Amino acid sequence: MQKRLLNIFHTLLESFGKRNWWPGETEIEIIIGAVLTQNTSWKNVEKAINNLRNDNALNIDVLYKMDRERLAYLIKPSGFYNIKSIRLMNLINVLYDDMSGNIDDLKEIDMWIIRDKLLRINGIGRETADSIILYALNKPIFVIDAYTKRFLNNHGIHGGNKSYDELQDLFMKNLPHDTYLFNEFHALIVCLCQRFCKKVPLCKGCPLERDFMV
DNA sequence: CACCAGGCAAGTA
DNA sequence: TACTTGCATGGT
Repeated sequence: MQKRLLNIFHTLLESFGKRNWWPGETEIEIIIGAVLTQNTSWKNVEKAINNLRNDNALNIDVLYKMDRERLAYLIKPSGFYNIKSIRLMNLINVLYDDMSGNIDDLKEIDMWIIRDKLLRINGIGRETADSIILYALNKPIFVIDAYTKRFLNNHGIHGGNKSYDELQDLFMKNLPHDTYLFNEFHALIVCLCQRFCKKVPLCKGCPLERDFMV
């Protein structure tokens, strides 16, 4: 399994090149994007983030003081804006009150401790927490999402009824814990699914064609 | 028109 | 534990 996963990774990297994830310049921008992209296409999330940027609101101190209604208005293009404004506020409040809004302090803490802390926040589930840890804090945790499940299922790597944590274990027990590897691998899986793994297991031109014969 | 998009929480059985 | 529903805009 270790070899197979690494083979897949290298094949995808050669086919698609580096993905340069996460799209976002600052840590807080990545964190906000992780919440806004819940069940939402990234294109709509970009519009919402641009609204925040134009309002000079990609900043924990500014967001902390902002009215929830104002935040909801700004993130409207990303959909679910009422519930997402609450979720963002819950997250910002924890970041601000618990650690003075200093992301660098957060990076000093063990990632599993951070994960538990994030998961206790109403509105932050496993995928969102792990995306924040990997892409904003640059710590080696593997993100599982709908694409990853489809990819694993299409390639017969898992049975189909596994939990999030079990699928995460599959990657983390069979790959070196390397932030760059986990970052790039997940981004490449998303890229693969968006281009080839729609519904049928194998589409024309899929770079993993040979993987099926193993 | 229908359906999907880088989820999550709350409710039900 | 496993399944359903609400949340809601924008693209195809």
